[in-house]
Amino acid sequence: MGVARSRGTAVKEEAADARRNRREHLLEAAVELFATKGYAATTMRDIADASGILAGSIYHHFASKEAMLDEALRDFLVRLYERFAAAERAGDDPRETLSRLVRISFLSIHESPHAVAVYQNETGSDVLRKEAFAYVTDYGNRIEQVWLRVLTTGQMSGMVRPDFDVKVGYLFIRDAIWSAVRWYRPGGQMTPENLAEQYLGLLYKGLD
Amino acid sequence: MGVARSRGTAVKEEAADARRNRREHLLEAAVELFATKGYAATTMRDIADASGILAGSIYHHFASKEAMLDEALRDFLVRLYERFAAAERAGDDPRETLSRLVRISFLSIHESPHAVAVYQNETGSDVLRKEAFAYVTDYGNRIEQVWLRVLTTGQMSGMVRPDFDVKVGYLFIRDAIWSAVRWYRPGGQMTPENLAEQYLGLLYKGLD
Amino acid sequence: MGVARSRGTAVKEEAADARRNRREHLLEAAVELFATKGYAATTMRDIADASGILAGSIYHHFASKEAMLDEALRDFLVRLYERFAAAERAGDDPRETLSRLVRISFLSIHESPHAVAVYQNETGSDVLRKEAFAYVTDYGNRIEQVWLRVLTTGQMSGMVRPDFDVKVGYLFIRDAIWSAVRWYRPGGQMTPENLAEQYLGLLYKGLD
Amino acid sequence: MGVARSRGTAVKEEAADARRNRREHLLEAAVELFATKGYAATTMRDIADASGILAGSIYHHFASKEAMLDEALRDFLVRLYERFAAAERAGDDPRETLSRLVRISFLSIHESPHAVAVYQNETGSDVLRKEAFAYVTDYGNRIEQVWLRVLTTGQMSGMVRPDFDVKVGYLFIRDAIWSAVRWYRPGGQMTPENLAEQYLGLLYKGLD
DNA sequence: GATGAATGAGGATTCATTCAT
DNA sequence: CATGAATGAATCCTCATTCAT
Repeated sequence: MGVARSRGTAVKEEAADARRNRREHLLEAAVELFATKGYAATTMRDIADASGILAGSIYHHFASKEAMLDEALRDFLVRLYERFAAAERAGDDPRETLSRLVRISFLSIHESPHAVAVYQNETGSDVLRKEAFAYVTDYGNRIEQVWLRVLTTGQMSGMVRPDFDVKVGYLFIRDAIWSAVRWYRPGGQMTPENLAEQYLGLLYKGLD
Repeated sequence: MGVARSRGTAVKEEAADARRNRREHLLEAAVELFATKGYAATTMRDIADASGILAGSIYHHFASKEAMLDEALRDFLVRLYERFAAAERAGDDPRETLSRLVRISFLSIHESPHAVAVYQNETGSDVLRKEAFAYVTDYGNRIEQVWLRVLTTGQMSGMVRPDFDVKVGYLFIRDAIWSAVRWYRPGGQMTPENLAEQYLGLLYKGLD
Repeated sequence: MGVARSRGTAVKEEAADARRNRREHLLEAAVELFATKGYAATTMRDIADASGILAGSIYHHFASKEAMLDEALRDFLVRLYERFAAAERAGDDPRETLSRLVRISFLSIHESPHAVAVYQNETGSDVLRKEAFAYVTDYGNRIEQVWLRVLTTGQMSGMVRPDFDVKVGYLFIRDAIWSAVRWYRPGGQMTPENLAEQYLGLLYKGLD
Repeated sequence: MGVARSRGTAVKEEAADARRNRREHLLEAAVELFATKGYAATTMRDIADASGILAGSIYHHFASKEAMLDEALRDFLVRLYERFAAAERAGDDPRETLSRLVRISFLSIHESPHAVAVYQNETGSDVLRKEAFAYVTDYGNRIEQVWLRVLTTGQMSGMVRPDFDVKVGYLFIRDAIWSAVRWYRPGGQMTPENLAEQYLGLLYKGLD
């Protein structure tokens, strides 16, 4: 600061930036394609074409197609879990916590629609059954535990009616929320906050 | 019973059965694999292995991999739409009709889990975008119209609260129901009727 | 003769006729397809479809696809060679003999256009290079010898100008004649006799 | 000569050459095989074997087997038609023009025997009936028109006898010339000029 | 004699990946 | 770092042929 950086350093940083950008661009292109066409149906050439380089050159930035999937999923899941854990730690009453989980979920869809779609669509596919992707199921389970704890606590404290089946109810809730990635379009009229309010309305008040 | 069939007749019927069975078995194996691994990721060899014949032999029964997908989806969609149309024609009050749609849906998941999963997972995939599969979108739209009509009528007749957003609400409902195919296991403790009641409870009463 | 044949015999003969007919029909269908689509591109199913039976059933009449080709080519070549040999034996003056060869050729095209086309098109193909088809080249050579003898004799007797290159000239003549199979349509306005006259005119008088 | 090129330049040019050569070599190998065995009977493996690479690698240079056929035929037909059109434009007397057409034809056989053979043999085959190859028939027709115009003009100007049937005569001439590709061997004793003279002799003077 | 199911050997094409330049 | 050529395994599909019924 205040001191002029040598030209060499600037050049090097620009280069580093370019490299980082290329990498990021590649990963974004890949995830978007994975989300749109499916992981297996996306070819390295698809990714390369979308990024203006040749397929072989991708291997200078990523070890394999799998590595791209891994990086995208891991980033997304880690971030999501951290937000869920923070919401739970905040320790408000269960109803408030539940609302937060819903809002976090729709916000994640808004921020990372492609990663969410890939996670949704590839669950159960051949790739994710590989040992290297065990962490995906792992994070999925941890996130599920948060939901179940909140719902159970809510039921014990009387905020949720006793005849509500927590385990099955959770699945209905989870699926309704995450499936929104299939039709929600960031930048459209709906904000993620709107969506969350709509869904919470359905959840608390029902249809009538 | 009591009347002995001639041996020749019995043999012929067995042969006809075997033929029918082989075809059906092949189709069932295919759809299950399509549902589990995805259509594109399923190879003719996978299907053949699951049926104890060689991959090339499948082509005696089906013209192509696509033809197998077509037959499975068409059967499923036609049956589903007919049930929906019948429910709507029955003309009960909207709330009762809505309940029927929910019950029909869970029953369909129970009866044809694999077809439902394929329909869910492949929507938007390359295969279904082909002209030959235009009817899939078509039936999808017709089914969507039934839901929207019932919800709208319900809202006009005061059975659904006025601040319920029909279009978005429909999507939440649809996704929650059909996504159950991912975790519902026919033959487990849950019956499709149970499931429908659980979901209708959530829908009408909300959480509390 | 004069004695009524028993019913059983008549039935047997009808059956024998049916069998012969089926065989002949199959062979005709096969040769037409070989001529039109090429031997390799013609499938047993093509032949079966054209004959109203199933592909597997052909093997009750012919040992293999190759056997069908063999029978068709052999019949044709034997007949053609016999006619050529007879024309040469007739021993007229070379010019008359040459005219006969030309007429025989166009007549053969008229009678067996498909066999001619197959012979033309498959010469040099993989099938005909097999040992089993050595006789094809053989007959081809014998037929060539007839042409060359007639032309040489004609040149020695002064009926053909001395600067005519017999070997090359023969090839031009042969090709012009047999290639007519590609555009000549039996049953059209042109008779094989017309064609022969047209070509002989070109051959003896030239263009002017 | 005398000016040393830098090593780098030389290396680059060699590389460019290698690339061009590989593609050209592949196409040449392909066309030769198409001519010899027939398009359908030629496998990508045949082509690859003849070029010392694996079958899959061909797809780096050509989009498909069909694309190879297309490139070879198009190049040949365009060049041939241009030469014919130029000969006609030259506007000499019909006899001279006719002689030129004959010489151009034998020269084309000499230069591109394989392309000529493919054009001859595949006319009427399944591949060439595809929409993508409509231009082949197109060029064929244009070339035919040139021949017919020249012959008709020649007949009107009295250089061709009045009883010569132009339409049929053209077919005899065309077939005699182009069929030569089956037996003419470039590099043998016969030059294309010889061949043209021989054929023109037969055409103008006849046999005697 | 015909049927229809099955075989097994290809054939064109695709694609993740490697590597010399 | 990027290129582009090459690999080799895998995929869908075709087809001559066999054989039990």
